[in-house]
Amino acid sequence: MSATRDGKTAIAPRSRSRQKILDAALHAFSRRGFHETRMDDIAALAGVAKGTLYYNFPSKSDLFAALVCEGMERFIEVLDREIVSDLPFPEHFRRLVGVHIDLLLTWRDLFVTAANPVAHGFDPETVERVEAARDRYVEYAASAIRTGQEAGYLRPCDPDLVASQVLGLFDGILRHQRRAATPLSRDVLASEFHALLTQGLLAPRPAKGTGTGKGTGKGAGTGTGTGTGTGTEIGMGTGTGTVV
Amino acid sequence: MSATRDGKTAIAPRSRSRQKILDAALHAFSRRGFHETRMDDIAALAGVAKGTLYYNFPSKSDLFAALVCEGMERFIEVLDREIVSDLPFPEHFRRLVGVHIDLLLTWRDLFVTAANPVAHGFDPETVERVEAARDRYVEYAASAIRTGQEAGYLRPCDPDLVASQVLGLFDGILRHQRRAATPLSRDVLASEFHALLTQGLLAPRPAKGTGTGKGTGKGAGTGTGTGTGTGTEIGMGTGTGTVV
Amino acid sequence: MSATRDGKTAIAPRSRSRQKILDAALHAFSRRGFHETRMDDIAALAGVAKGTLYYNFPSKSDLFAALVCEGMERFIEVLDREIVSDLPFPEHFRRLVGVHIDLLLTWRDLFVTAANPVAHGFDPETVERVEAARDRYVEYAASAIRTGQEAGYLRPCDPDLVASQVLGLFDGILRHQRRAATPLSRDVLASEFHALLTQGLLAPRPAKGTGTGKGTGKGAGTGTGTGTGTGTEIGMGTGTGTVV
Amino acid sequence: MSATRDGKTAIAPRSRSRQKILDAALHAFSRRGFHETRMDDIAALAGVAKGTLYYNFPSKSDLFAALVCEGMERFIEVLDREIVSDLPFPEHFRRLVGVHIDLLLTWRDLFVTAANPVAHGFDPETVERVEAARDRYVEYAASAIRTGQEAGYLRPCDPDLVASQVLGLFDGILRHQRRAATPLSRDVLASEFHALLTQGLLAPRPAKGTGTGKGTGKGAGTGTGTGTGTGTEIGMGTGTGTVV
DNA sequence: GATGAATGAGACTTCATTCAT
DNA sequence: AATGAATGAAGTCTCATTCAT
Repeated sequence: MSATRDGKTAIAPRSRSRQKILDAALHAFSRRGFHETRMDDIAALAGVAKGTLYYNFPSKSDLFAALVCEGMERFIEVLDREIVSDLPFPEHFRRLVGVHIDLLLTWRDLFVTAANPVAHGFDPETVERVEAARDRYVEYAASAIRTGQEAGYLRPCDPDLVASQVLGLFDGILRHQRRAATPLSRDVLASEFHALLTQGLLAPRPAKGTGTGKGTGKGAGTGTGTGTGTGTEIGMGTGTGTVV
Repeated sequence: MSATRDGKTAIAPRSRSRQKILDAALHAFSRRGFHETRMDDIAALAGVAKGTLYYNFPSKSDLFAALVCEGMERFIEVLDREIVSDLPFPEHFRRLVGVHIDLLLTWRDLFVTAANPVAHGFDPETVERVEAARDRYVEYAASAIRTGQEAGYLRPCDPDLVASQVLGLFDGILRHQRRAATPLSRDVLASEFHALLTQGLLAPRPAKGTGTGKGTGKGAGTGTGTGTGTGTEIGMGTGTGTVV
Repeated sequence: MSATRDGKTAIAPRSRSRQKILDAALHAFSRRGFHETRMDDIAALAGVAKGTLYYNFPSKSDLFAALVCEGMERFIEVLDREIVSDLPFPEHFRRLVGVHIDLLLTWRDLFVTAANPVAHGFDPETVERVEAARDRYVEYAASAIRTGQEAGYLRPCDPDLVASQVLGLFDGILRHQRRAATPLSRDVLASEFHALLTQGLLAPRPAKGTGTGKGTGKGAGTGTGTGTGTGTEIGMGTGTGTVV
Repeated sequence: MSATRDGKTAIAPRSRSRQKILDAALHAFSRRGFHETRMDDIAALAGVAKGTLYYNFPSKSDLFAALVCEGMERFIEVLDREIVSDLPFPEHFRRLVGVHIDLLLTWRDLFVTAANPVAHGFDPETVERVEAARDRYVEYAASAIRTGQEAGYLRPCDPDLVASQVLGLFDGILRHQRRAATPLSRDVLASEFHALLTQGLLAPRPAKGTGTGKGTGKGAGTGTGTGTGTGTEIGMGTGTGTVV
């Protein structure tokens, strides 16, 4: 950010090292985890001496936390940019899901890295910083859910819980890609994710119908009508139309 | 294995220690994570000498892996027992969700402990063993999903992906309980979880219709059936606007 | 040693275990050395429980020392038996060499095991016991050398040094057998050993003489006798040129 | 590697530590053996922190192996320098023996340390490295023996076996010095060693002589004439009267 | 006479961090 | 701004030894 004699804002050499280190750290942490990654590994990967790590970051934990926080920052920035649209809600929602999958696949290292910090054996301060970064997303998502609810697009639910669950879904998706014999394509992931969020898992009601009388029965009869009866019949306890 | 005077087979002394250690280890690992937990801590907690740990388990990693594997084993056993019912599907599914939430809360330590082994920085072998334990659940769940699909209760989807996602949802739920100012009750968790799996997130189409005066039932009927084609026809952009 | 009802001296069961342990220990120690051999290894090899080792020997060091001492005891007993002969000295000496090679090959494990105890990192007491066992052989050999000198068969030399050197030669021979691509046969070993002890390494002086026409005999005769003064007058630099 | 103002290449600081460690390790290992020597001891003796040991050597075994290998390297270098002479063979041989004794006494720690690695209980890899170092000497010596044979100075024998035996003789000599009530002087050791290698152990033929006429008889008569009869009568087969 | 689960002192080793250059 | 040799606290693991059975 320092001004040079030619008037341009030069990327400070410090920043060079700093960025090289962050990149190397992300790569290393996401592959081997925090504890299995050595400062030597990161230094070697970044092509700098070990001392340079400490010149740029006060400690390994700080490097990790900085990585996650800055990463999440940028993640949300991109999300903010991508999210703007004046499509009608259904298209908008579908697009939103697609953007998430794209970002998820792009930043998978970050998500892998930031997942489940409690269990990593960090010092409490670092745990808190990393959790706070995840919280940023959760809050961001919860807020979007609230907006969607207010606009009548989303059904009533606990926005914070659902946002946490969505984060969990991300982990689940990445896990599947990691473990599956044949990872799924971006498009399949997006459509599966979309389907889960819009319909849940149940099949539309079979033709022979458990339904009452006409209305609903008919809708289901055509093999569709996702929205309609679903919640009603199998709802958690009350089994009435007011699902949540 | 020695017979006691009352004719029962005595629990070998070894088993005593072994179980005490596993209990202590679960407690310790789930609270402080693998790396922050010292073998001394576990020994002290189990009330045995440090050497006894190594008499029963070859290494810290092995203890951890044994813990997760045996835990998952028992988790699935319980699941197997609880899952049997001759309720009609909707009730059965509801019960299943409830059983999962109960088990999840009961075994939360195990889930926290086993989540995301890569990120914990285990050695590759241990990562594999822990992942394999999680795979057991994924396979179990995927198989259940397939059965549900064949019976026509569940819509078409990629069972393995969905099973992984469900595992992610568990993590998300536990995370919420950990982070939220006010953790939710078991019943609320269960009903939220159930709702998500059965309805997704969208609000049922508002009564006032999406435009045509003809009413919900019909609207759904003509709604081109999200459920039906999910796995096949839907590219991210191909879906029709009316779906959501 | 306990008398049984049939009047025979039964080999006490204790001795059974004891001997099995000693055999196993010799095998193990000679192959892996003292420190790399675990009490578990010995117990497994002997087919007894670990506690049985301690029932028979107070400690690992004691087991080792007992092994070496009893082994050397028996070695010398055999030597004593084999050594008696009324052959003329040259044949006797040749036979002696052969017997040594045979015993060496038979008891190689013992020699490997007992070699160089200082460097093994024993407690001083054990070092002393093992060294004392080797000393037994050195003294035995030195005494034989003295007898040979008194009888005029062996040249003057420091019997103790030479006996130590002979022990070293044993080590050297075993080392060669261990390392060489093609170990030598017992007979070649014996004849090489014999040649070294009787002739040293030098080639017989070539027939064409050392120069003077007067003949070899005289040259040797005037040669101031290496043999004679060896132990006494010879500083390294004082020897006259003609000796070798 | 940095150039200093006087134009010499400065000794890298690393080398300083490294050499200090090697010196300390030689001292410690040779006195207490490998297993009884603690890394702490070496660090303290070298005046560096324990971590510095591991900064310079990957493990205790490696430090040991490096010590032996580099030591043997230097040993042979010195031998190479010292060995050059244009003396006639007899003097040359005598000098060679003397140089060996000197080096042996100078480097006794190294020899004690490297002796019989099997018996020390090293891991197989380290055993191999140490044995390989000893092999270096054996090969060196065997090659010298071959040259001596080709030049007609040394009698036929198996050069590799003899070289191994010579190494064994070194061990024997050092052992004697360690155990004897009164260690022998350097000169006595040298002359005894020389005598063994040139004459073997047998006394020159007694006066009543197998000898021919005057010459030899006379020589032997004066208590000298080493060479004469020795080989003939007891030689393994080939020996002629003129031993050397 | 024999067992083997349990012990615990102490070893080797790791690796984040420092600091003189 | 960068380096890399040096550090040392702290952890995992080993293994001879014990003792109740």
